[in-house]
Amino acid sequence: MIKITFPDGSVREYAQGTTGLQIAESISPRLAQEVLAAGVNGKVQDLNQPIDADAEIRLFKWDDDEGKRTFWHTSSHLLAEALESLYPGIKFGIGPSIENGFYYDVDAPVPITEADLPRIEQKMVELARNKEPLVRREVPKAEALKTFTEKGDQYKVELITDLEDGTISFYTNGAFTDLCRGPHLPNTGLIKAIKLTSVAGAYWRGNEKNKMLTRIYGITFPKKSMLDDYLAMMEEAKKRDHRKLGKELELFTFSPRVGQGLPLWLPKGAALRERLQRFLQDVQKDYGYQQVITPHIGMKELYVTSGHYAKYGQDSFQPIHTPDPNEEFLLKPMNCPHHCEIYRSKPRSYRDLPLRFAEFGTVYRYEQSGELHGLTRVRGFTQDDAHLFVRPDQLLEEFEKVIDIVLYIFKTLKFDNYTAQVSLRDPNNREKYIGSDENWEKAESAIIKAAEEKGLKTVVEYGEAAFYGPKLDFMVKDAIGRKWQLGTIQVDYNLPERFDLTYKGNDDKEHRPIMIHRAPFGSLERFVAVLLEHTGGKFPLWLAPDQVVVLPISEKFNDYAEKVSKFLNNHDIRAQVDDRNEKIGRKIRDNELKRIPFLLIVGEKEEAAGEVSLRVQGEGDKGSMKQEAFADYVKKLVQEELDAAKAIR
RNA sequence: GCUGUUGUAGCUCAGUGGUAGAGCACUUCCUUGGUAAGGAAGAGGUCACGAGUUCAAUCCUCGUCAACAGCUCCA
Repeated sequence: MIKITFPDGSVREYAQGTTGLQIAESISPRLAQEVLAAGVNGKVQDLNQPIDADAEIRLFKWDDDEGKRTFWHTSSHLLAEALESLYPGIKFGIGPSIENGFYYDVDAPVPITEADLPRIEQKMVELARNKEPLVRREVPKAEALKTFTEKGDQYKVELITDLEDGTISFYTNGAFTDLCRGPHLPNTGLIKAIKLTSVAGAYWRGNEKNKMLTRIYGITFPKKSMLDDYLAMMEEAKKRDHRKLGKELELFTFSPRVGQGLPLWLPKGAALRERLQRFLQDVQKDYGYQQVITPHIGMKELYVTSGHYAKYGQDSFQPIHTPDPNEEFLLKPMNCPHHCEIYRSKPRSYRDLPLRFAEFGTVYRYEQSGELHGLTRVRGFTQDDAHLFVRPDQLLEEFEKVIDIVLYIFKTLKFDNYTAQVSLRDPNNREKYIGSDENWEKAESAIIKAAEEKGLKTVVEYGEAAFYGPKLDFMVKDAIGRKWQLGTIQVDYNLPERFDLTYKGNDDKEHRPIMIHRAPFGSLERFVAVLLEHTGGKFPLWLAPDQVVVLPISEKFNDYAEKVSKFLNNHDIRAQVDDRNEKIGRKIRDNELKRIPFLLIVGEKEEAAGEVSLRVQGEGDKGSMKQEAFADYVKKLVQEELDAAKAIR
């Protein structure tokens, strides 16, 4: 007998060689139906793999990530089985589970397109109905190599070559056998709903020098209704795409004549952006920041000094030449070198620090054309940048105050679903970075300590640091689950050295300040994009481009509507009149679709009483009130929105 | 940047080897209407751009540009 310990601490005895599935059966038939994989001493394994010694066990269901991953991994094998039966001679790369579903990379004898997906899907459904068991077999390396060499599948042969002998296992479902570590579902019959979503090209092993394979994406569920919900959610997400909303709400546009990745802000978008800027500027003023302004270009030497030129010069924008052949400028790809020169503009004392220079600085970066994406990835964008020059004894406090600003912004705009990521160097590739190990270690520990003291839940990512220093990045997800970096805070010991920045200490000696780079929004472009997807275009009242539209019932009341609108504008409320020759139902519909927070309907009754009839976006008719009362109501709401996060400050 | 898909009116999209259509938006007229689309008429396109094949190209071929998806990348 062996002792099995459950997550709640209880212990039961089972015969040696009992499987996870048998344990589930011993608890309840329902659990046995729902369980997908077993966690044995922290390792996920097949349900029908025997357990030979005392162990801690967890049983994973669909709601557990481990359960989903197992489910989708097995689904990728089911896809492969279907592909092999439909396309004899097809070769397989890898087929993992991903965040939402799975894919398989294949080298097909004939091109596979989206049009082929229904047929493949159909085959998968057929095969799943057979409830084929997934059979695990451990094989010696030599045999594994032989199997796939004979099959002519060079990708698998390449994978096996890199594996250690003694660790290789095969899984078989139906007629299909794959090299695989597992774990897998006991049988394919658990897969009830299947949707192949797309095909795309992907390089073998992610290297663009390798052959492009066809990647087939899909997602599966244990219940048909779950697939329907998922597809409905994806539809919903598409409606929130910031590129679509930006067009509909007339916020921004692009023109090929201006150039790829260079957004043009339309009046409503520009107004929105300005309001965001003013909001942040006000916060920063409270925190002792000083606004500075620097030019859009700088001498090449500036970037040679900063180290950016050596690192990015070739891939960056081409130099700008002037009539003087000895002059060479670059469009500025970041603001830090300019701010370093501001620091250098006069001698600094320890009493002057910390210095906090802020600038909405527009920068230009030559992103590869395939990387451009709406407003989230562009070639010209404006950072809400600031550089803090601090003494070592001020570093932690200043860093934490920056975290406060970021959290204040997130709270005010209701971004509750962010991840704080500590971005460190890639330990295997240190040449990518500049500066001494000592400085890096100091910077890293400062970030980790500040994040801890602020109680942030963080994840650590190696290889994500900037080349001059580690970062604390704030990531949020967009409508379709893509992750974007918004705010970033970086500790930098290196640029102060390169620019030879100093301050006079109280010991009458020169000391080196430490730089903090920070951008709570990241960039205004990306921030607006994420805000759009986050809100679905329903901006908080204080940000909405138009807060109120007054709708006269007929042209007879246009004058009264105009009066109301003027009154509101005099009270700093952004109001307009919809005086089109349309019926009231039509005006309501159009302005609702434009996501106007408040509609005021005015006709005979309202004019006579000096009132307005209020309609709240998405909520309908709210009855009538005096215009003064409405103005007070709006002002109060705006103030509440802005005060919501004050506690953090 | 790579691979694939796409590009027709301001927007969303049909369509054809013989130089084009719908709905919405726009203009004008009728209507003056009470809480999510009132009616009629009209105007609007070098069918992304360039070259080739053809008697003839928006349609076929090639190239360029751009958008989209994925990969790779992101100071």
